[in-house]
Amino acid sequence: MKPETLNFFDKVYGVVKQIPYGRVTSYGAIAKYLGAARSARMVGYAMNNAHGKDVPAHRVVNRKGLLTGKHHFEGTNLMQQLLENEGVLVLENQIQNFETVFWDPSIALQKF
DNA sequence: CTCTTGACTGAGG
DNA sequence: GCCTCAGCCAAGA
Repeated sequence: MKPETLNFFDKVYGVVKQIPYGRVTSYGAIAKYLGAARSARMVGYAMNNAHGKDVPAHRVVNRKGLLTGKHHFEGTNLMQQLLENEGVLVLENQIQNFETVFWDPSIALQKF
């Protein structure tokens, strides 16, 4: 597997797919892990194209733990439903105990 | 080619 | 902590 051959989007998907159950991460954390810390927006942009794929986009939020992308899911609270189903408490689009459920790919995948 | 948009982030007040 | 501004960069018109 040569990451260089993968598109930026594909790289994002690869990381997001590895987010453990009941955990979440931020766009910036993913971007930084991919060596594109300045391209956090591209991560979100990639998520926009992640529909129809095995990508748990609901586990990716912004640095504040806010569900900024919930409007891209079906309905108005699907993203929150999915997270709460995994044991992640969400209130007013804001993930509670964010620091506790936060999952940093640059740490968990440091050997990847 | 240029311009706009955006599921973002960090710095400054 | 909040709000605002600027930088970021890929994709589409």
